[in-house]
Amino acid sequence: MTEHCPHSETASCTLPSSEQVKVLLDQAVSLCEQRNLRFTELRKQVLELVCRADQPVGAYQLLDELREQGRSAAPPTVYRALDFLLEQGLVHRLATNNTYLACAHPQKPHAAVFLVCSQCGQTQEVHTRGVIEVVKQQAEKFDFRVTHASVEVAGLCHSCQSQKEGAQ
Amino acid sequence: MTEHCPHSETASCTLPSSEQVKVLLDQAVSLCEQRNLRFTELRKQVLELVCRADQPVGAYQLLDELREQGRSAAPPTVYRALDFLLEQGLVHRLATNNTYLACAHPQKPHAAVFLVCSQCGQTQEVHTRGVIEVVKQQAEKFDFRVTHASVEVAGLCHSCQSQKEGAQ
DNA sequence: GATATAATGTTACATTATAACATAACATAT
DNA sequence: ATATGTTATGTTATAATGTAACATTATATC
Ligand SMILES: [Zn+2]
Ligand SMILES: [Zn+2]
Ligand SMILES: [Zn+2]
Ligand SMILES: [Zn+2]
Repeated sequence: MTEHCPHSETASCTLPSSEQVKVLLDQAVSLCEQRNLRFTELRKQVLELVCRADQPVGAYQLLDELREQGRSAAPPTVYRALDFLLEQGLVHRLATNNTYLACAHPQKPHAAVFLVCSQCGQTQEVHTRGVIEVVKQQAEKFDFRVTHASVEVAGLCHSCQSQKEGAQ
Repeated sequence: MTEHCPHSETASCTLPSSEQVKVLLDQAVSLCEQRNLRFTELRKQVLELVCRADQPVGAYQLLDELREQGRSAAPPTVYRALDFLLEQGLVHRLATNNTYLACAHPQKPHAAVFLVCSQCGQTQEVHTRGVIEVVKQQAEKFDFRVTHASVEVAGLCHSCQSQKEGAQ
């Protein structure tokens, strides 16, 4: 899950804290109301599952969990819900490992950078205007009009670095 | 295919030019020699196919083309060759569309940014130290040790922008 | 040549995602 | 309240991407 964070340049956006699930769901409700869209039970269930996961989850894991909740579900069930949530900016998709995670601040559209620990899987969404601005600058040099930038950084999170050092 | 380019900050690295295939293959040969690795016929065939493509290609398209060349090939055939080429930095993989393209300057390991036109598929590899350095800076703020950054930018290339404007 | 190592062949399967069409729920207007 | 169009979901089948496991072949080294 993700914690609502102050929208500062250096804040991490994905400190897990299951307290905050309800906040995100409420945000989703009002956001869909504003946009005159249906936040259906299915969509709510899927968003809640994504929020409760402490790491990005795969579509088929979500499918299993929906079924465990007694819901009749097939792949299109979950992919359609995810498509909706992606379009509304409520979740992000990580292309490098085909997983989905809740957006930490869905109120405003934003460019995001993801720090994915290759050891433990923990993933942080960070909003750093800097990276995206540099990307846009560079793209402009090539007459390239950016619509979306996927920035996914693999490496070691702090705690996994310590473990490795300890093992040496 | 990709043209060998001056290693300047603003140079595009993937101006198609099938003249340059041989250059890249020769580079691959000497590079594998230096590293005491076998640049086998299969690996050469796959690299050549990737080089000759004017856009990033999928693994199964490469598989088809290998078969058209009379080679007995199954999925592992092409994935193993691609794995080798990826490890040696001779090709890159685009996570956002599961495709592979020849590296424009395999001599030196480097961080790359890819500009992927969502209209026509044309993809440029650009080496822009700036982006990667900003990514690293940001990651450091979160005690995150970067090992690899995947930066894939979707948008419109120059020629597709003109077409859209013309259509208005 | 014998032996170990690396590469490829081959079969089967896992994982991720979508197409196509039927049904159900919802909104709006008579 | 019913009819009607629209949106969402159910359901089946299949496409697209990627890997595991083991047999065989080629290559290097002794
Ligand atoms: Zn976000
Ligand atoms: Zn970690
Ligand atoms: Zn490259
Ligand atoms: Zn284009």
